[in-house]
Amino acid sequence: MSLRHAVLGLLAHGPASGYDLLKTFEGSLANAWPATQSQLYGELNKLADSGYVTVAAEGPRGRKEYAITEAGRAELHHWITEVEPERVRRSDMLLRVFFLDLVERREALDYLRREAEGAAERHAAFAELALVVDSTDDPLAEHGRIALEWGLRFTKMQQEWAEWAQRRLG
Amino acid sequence: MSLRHAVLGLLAHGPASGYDLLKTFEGSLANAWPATQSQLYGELNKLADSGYVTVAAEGPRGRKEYAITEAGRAELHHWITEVEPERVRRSDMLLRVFFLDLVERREALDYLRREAEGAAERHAAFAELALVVDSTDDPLAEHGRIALEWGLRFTKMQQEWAEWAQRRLG
DNA sequence: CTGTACATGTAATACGTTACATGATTCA
DNA sequence: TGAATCATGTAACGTATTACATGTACAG
Repeated sequence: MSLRHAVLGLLAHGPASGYDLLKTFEGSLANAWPATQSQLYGELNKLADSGYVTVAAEGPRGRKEYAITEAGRAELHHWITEVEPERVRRSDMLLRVFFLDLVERREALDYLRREAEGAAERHAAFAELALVVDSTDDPLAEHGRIALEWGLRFTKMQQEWAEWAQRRLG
Repeated sequence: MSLRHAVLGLLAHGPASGYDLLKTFEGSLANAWPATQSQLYGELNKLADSGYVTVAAEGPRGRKEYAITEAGRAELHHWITEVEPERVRRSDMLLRVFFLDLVERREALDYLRREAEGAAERHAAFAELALVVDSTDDPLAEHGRIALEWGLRFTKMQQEWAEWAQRRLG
C-alpha cells in the first residue's frame, strides 16, 4: 500500500507526470521504495480513479501532468502521522546466515567477508553523497539528509557486524 | 525466490512436515524471512515437483514428512555461496522521513520519537533472547546467535539514528 | 532525416496475504 | 463428548517484475 503514498508524497511537492516521477523513483527514493515504470503508471491511474490526484494539465506526446487533491493530502497526512510503519522485513542476506553451518567454514567466512566489503563500498558511496548534500544549504534537502544518515549508519553497522561475525567464526 | 531456500535450509537439518516448518517460520526465522501457512504448503508441493525434496514418510492425520534430496542440497549450497543477496529493500518507515516536511514539526518529532521508542523495545527483547542463547553452550545455536547480533545492532542503530534525527530537527 | 529522449500503456508471471474449507487425533 | 491441536489444501485479491508494444517531439 505504500507506493501510492510515495507518489502522493512526491506530488505534494508539486505537479508532475509519470515520467517525471519515474526519475525520482530511480534516484534518491530508490533507497526507500523502488518502483518500476509499469507500476507507476498503473498506480497513477488508480489514484486518479480514487480522487487522490487529478490530471491538471496535458502536454505534448500524451504527457499528463498530475496534481494532488485535498483528499490526497488528507490521506497522505493520515499515513505519515497515524499509520504504524511495517516492521516485517525480509532479508535473504540474514537468511543465509542461519544456514552457514551447512557450508565449509572457508565458504562461510568468504560470505561474511563479501558482506563486509559490500557494506563498506555502499557506505563510501553514501558518504560521498553526504559531502555534496552538506555543502549545499538547501533547506528542502533536510529530510533527504536524515534519510541519508540512516543509510550511512546502516551500512556502517552492517560492515562492523560482518567483521565481528568473521572474528567469532574464525 | 528465497522461500524455497529457507525451506531447503530447514530440511537440510532433518526431515519435517509442513506443520513442523511452520512453527520455525513463526519463531526465529520470522525475523529473516516470514512466511504464511498457505505459502509454505504450496512451496513444499512445488519443491517436491522439482525434485528438491521428497515425501519420506506419511503419518497420522495426513501428515507428510519431507526430506531434502541431493539435488536440493546442491541447489541450497549454490544459493548460499554463489547467489548475490538482494540489496533492494523497501522501508515505509524511511519513506515517511522523506515526506516529514509535509507535516507539522511537532508531528515529525513525534514520529521520530515513536521510532526511537519502538527500536529500544525491540532491542530489549533481542537482548533478553541473547542472554538465554549465550547461557546455553549449544554449538548449533552459533549461527542463530550471529543473526541475533545483527538484530541487536540494527535496533540499536535505529534508536540512535532516530534520536539524532530528533535533535537535528528540533 | 535520424537517433535519442520523452511518454504512456498492457500482458504474463510470480509472490504474498487473508480467508475459507475440511478433517483427524488427542486429552481432559 | 467437546475443545485444542495437528494437519493440509484452495481461492481471491493485491502487489511486483519483466517484457512487450506503441507513438511523439526535438536536436543535431
